[in-house]
Amino acid sequence: MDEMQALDALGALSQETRLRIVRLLVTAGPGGMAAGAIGDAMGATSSRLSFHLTHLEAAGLVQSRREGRSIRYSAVYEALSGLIAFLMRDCCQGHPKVCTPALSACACSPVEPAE
Amino acid sequence: MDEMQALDALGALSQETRLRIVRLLVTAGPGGMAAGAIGDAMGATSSRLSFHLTHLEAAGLVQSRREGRSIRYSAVYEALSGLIAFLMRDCCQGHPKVCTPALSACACSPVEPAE
DNA sequence: CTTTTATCTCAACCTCTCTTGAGTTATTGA
DNA sequence: TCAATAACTCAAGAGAGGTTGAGATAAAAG
Repeated sequence: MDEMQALDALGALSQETRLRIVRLLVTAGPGGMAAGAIGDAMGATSSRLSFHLTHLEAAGLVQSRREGRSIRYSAVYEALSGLIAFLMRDCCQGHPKVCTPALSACACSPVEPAE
Repeated sequence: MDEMQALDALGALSQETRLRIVRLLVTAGPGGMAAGAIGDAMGATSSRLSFHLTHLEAAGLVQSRREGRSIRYSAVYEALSGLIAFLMRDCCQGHPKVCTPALSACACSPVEPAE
C-alpha cells in the first residue's frame, strides 16, 4: 500500500458510521452482509448508507456483489492488513516503542478463521 | 484507545501534510523538531503549519514544548501504537487474515509473527 | 527599550463532506 | 405485464476542513 492508498483508507475510516460498518463487516466474515442488513444495524437511511458504502468501496476497504435483489458487502482483509502494515512501516523505523506495544495487542494468532 | 480517540487520530492522519509531519517526527526521534524546521521540510507557510500541528496535537499524536524562541514538536509513540492496536483489536477478531500479514510487516520487533 | 526571530491567532474564502428527500434502476414473484 | 422489494443516484443545503495573508505574542539580542 502506497501513501495515496493509505490516505484514502485513513480518510474512509475516520468517519464514525464507516468505521462501524467496517467493524461490522469484519466480524460478519467473508460472506459479508446485504446492504439492507447493514442499514438496519446502523440505523441509517438507504441513501446515507449507500453514500458511505460507496466511499468505503472506493477506498478499497470493502467489496460488493449482487445476490438476487440484494447487494452483499464484505470486508477486504488485505486492505485492512495493508493499512496496518503501512502504519507500522512508517512509524516503526528505528522506534520499536511504536511497534512492539501494537504487536502484543493482537490476540488472534491462535484463533482459527471463521467460516 | 477508545473509538472517539481512534476517529480523531484517523482523521488527523488522513491528510497528506499531517501524515508526513508525523512520519518526519517519528524518524526525528524523541527529541522532535522545532516548528520552523518542520515547516522547512514540508514547504509550508507558518500559519498552515501551525494549523496542522495544532490539529495533530489535539488528536494526541504529537506533543510540544517551548525551548527558547522555538517550539519543539515530537511524536507521541503511545498514541501511534494505540491506534495500530485499536485497528487490530477491531479488525482481528476471528480473522487472522487481517492481523497476521500486518505482523510480518514490522521488522523492528523480536516478536515472531504468529502462524 | 527596541528590534529581530520564531511561532501563533484570526478572519475570509473556497472546497469537500455529510445528510436529506425525491426519484430511478434492477430483480423477483403474482 | 404489474406491483413489490432492494438498493442506487441526484440535487440542494448545512457544516467542517484547509489555505492565505495580516497581525499578535513570546523570547532573545543589541
